[in-house]
Amino acid sequence: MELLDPDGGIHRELDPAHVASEVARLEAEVAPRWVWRDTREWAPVLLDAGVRVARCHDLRLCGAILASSTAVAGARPVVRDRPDWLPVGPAEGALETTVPAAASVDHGPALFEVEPEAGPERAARPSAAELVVEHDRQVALAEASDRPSAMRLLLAAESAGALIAAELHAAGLPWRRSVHERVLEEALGPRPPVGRKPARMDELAARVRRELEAPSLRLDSHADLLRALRAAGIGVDSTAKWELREHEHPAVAPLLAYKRLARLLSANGWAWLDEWVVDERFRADYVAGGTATGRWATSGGGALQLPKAVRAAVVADPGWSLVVADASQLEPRVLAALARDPAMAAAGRGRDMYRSIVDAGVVATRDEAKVALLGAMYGATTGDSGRLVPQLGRAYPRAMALVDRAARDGESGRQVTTLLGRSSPLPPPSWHAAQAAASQPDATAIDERRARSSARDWGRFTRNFVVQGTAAEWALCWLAGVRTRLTALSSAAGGPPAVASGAVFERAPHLVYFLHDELIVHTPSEMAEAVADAVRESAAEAGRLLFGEAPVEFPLDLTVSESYASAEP
DNA sequence: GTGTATGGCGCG
DNA sequence: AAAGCGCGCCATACAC
Repeated sequence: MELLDPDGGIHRELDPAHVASEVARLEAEVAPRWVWRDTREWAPVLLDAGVRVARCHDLRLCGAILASSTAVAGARPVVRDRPDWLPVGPAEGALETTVPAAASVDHGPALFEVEPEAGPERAARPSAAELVVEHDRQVALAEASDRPSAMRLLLAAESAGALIAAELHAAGLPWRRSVHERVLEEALGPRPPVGRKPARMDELAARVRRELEAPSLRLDSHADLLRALRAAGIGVDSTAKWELREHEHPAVAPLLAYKRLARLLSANGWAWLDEWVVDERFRADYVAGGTATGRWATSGGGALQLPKAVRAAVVADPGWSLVVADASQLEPRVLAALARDPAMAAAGRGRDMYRSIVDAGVVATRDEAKVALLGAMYGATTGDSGRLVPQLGRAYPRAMALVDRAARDGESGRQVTTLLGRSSPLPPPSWHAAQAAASQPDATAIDERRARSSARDWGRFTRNFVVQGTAAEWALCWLAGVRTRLTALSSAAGGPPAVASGAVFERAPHLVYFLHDELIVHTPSEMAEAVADAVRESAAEAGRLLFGEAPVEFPLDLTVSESYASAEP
């Protein structure tokens, strides 16, 4: 079914409240899948009006995946006709693909198209007819891909992610300002007047100056600090803390303490609290599909880098609880399942994969197992990790072959692709230039070394891409599953209807945080156990969706508590 | 003044 | 011990 207005599908003058009620009505009547250019144009408007939609197809995000995917049929470097009203997606690679001829698909879903909040930089708004054509084109590409069911799943998950990102912003993470202030005061002392450093930092700085005999040293200047350290006989090559830690000088301890406090102050101090926490909610700007691998990014607020120290401020409302869950050892489990490595999958069946690797006699300690596995996925060549990787390779040859193959592909400038079909970007022109320079007859040893080094760098990126990207797909499916189940839970409990006059999240359990392999649901306490079950069921379902009945498990560490901090392991 | 590069560090 | 992936943000330094 399609919903178009009499002027050809453009609700140019429509009152936002009217749009919302139309959408709400259709949600209730036909549960459509909304097709729009960009979820960021519509989801915030609808959420403001208290309306949630169940499903959508985000043409921008899906178009970006399809444009660069090697899994799309006829992927050849030829020009394709992608409409210019479709902004380039975040992960769009340089590879162009052909559109299958005679694309004929039954597109089924509803289409709704309204005037976007036109930013000055935004391309001309598409007509409804153009949206239909583009949607057909994308569906046709997905159907013609190597594994249509996988690509359909990826596009659905990516679109669901876009909706969830908007909802996370609308809901906000419950944030207890008083708790955060207490954390700051305990660490830094009372809030200083503007332009002054906190007392605790001043004291530490004075001690560092005294110990270094540098009375006018500014600790915030790396160059000055490095000079002063070296003048005091501390043989460091940088001011980094892991280097400082190696030295036994009375200035080191106060300096490290100063740096820790400086970081807390600048990243999550009082200014951050004033800017980002409003009405006891932290509203981050999530960027779904914001990284090459498909992980999300954020812009502003640093929501993906919340230091452990301030997580104590994440506290459920009275009568509510937080369900905090993370997928333990997600990436190694994904590698085992992806490679269909039977020995590694056996290790991935238990709760502690690293322990199982030790029990299988591959390495001696749990810590070695962890370091070796991370080294295999990241491409470590030196140190403890590099030394242990070969042992891992002998025990798990298929898994090792998968990541080694991905690395070789990247080193040769080829794309690699995740399980569901997201492909890595091609290396930039500067990379190709470096490779070309090294193959010239007059190439210098430096040219060759640079080319080899950048080839290896890119190989490490593609090596990790297949694992991190597939793990991101698992996480998106998990997240989408949780969202669907929470909706079902709240309707079963007589929760809010689609329209709840701006209070979509007031009475129902809802997602409030997502961090790569971790999520938080804020829920009325009496529903917490049901929510926990929904979260666990969704994880199991994500495993089945990606890997079928593969013999790898994806166990969660899950806690029901009042505060994020008390949910930490 | 605005923009970019770099070091450093927080998270997964 | 500080390599080996993906990010964002802050402060400083330096360009224009």
